[in-house]
Amino acid sequence: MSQVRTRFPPSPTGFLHIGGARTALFNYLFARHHGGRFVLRIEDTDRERSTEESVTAILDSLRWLGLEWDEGPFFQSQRTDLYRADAERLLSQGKAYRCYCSHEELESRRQVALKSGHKPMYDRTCRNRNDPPAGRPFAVRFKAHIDGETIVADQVKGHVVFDNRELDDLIIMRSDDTPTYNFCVVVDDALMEINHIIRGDDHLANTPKQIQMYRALDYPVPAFAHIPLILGPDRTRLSKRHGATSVLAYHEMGYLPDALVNYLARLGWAHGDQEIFTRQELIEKFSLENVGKAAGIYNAEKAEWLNAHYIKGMPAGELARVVKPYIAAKGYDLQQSNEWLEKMVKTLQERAKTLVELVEMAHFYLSDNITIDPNAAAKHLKPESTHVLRSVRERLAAASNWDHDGIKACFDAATADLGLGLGKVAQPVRVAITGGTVSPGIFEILDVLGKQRSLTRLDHALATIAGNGPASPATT
RNA sequence: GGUCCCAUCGUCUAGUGGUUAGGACGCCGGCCUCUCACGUCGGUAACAGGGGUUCGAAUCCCCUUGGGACCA
Repeated sequence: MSQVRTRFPPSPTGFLHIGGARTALFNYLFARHHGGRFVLRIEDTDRERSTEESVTAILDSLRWLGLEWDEGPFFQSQRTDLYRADAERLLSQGKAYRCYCSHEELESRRQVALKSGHKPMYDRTCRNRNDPPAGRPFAVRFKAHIDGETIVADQVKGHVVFDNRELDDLIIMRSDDTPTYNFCVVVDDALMEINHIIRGDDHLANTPKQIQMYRALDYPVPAFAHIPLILGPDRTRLSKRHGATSVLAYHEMGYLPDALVNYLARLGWAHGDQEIFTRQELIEKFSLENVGKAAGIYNAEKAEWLNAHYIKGMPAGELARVVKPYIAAKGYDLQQSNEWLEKMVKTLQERAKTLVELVEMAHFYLSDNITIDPNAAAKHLKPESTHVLRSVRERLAAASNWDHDGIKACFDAATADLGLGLGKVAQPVRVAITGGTVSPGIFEILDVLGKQRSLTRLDHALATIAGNGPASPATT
């Protein structure tokens, strides 16, 4: 059997969205699984709507997701000669014909057909005409079969039968000599020797026409697999209306590519009960047989859960590295050492669902400009808290070992002394240190923050309680 | 409107004639606990409806309903 070749053909009229990414992923996985090639082709024939920025955004998205292509990107706009040549070939073999009907004529006939309750198909006026009007512009139409049926042997949907009477003689070259979409795909896929076409099922209805063109052009017909679309929560095709749908938006929101890939793979495909897949497992286990037939709805909570899962499982050093740009994006100074960042990230990684959230939670580490939440202060920084904070402060100031255990020892001594549970002592300290009631473990945060900054914040809180206000950030 | 596709918990899904219909997210509750998370244990919740076929249908067939896509 010849080598498997798949392709992903986005049109650069916008960013790569979730649905496109999943189509790309399935093509990529299928090719890799079979040791084949994955081809990237940019369908930029629509010069009006295609932009350079979109091309860049799409390539960036694909790279970010780790969906490396083996060939391309090829650009349709550079291949018009190929389409013309094949159109010419069909014409010369009598498999296509020149159509001289004008837009106006077509439109009025369509209206008539519609009114009389007929289908608005082309009436084939020019199909057999032997009096070609000289000097009139013409389009080239494909001569489709008039009767019989065309069967799409789809690897996901099964055998889908189309009555050829439903199929139109569609235009393959417009009167301005530009090729049409359905013709370009066929010529490109054939010439690029794509033998497995995996695409959204919005293309299923065009497939019989394409199959007829393959045959007319004497090209081998590839295998087709039409995967169901991804829908928004309102069950319509996913679009901008449904919030973040661009791949790059997920990047910005702090998603990990592995998480998104894992989520997308499981949307419409399953391997028993397994939910978590490494990339290698995906490649090993992916098969079209296990792709579902029903459209799926994008579930943001689950994607987020997976993201959290991958954040938790990531080596702290690597996490520190990938989170850096997000820290910078928030405007924090990034002068701390990688070791310190790693230590910091370690305390946050099982709490954050996204990298952006992680940075938000890291505020009290990254900045000394913390504001004490009034509610937290009212509850935990009361005059009665003073002796608690003092007791802890004294011991911390005297601590010789500033690490988790050394800090814990200080708290142990303080709680014993005060006759209080750790909870009663930790909360005031937490509020003093972080400004809020929620944070990683108290010993860890003090450890990461360091002795100097910790004591300063305790003094600051003490001063606030005493009524001296938070005006002067004391320097210890 | 025509053609085509689809239908298991709210969502993603397992299931391919015989299961107490399983897992995951979410949600609810217990445990863990210095807060919050994490983790862990348990709970909530589905075969769209109606006909067949069969000893037996979530599973096969038909119809209805609902959703989606394409063409205009």
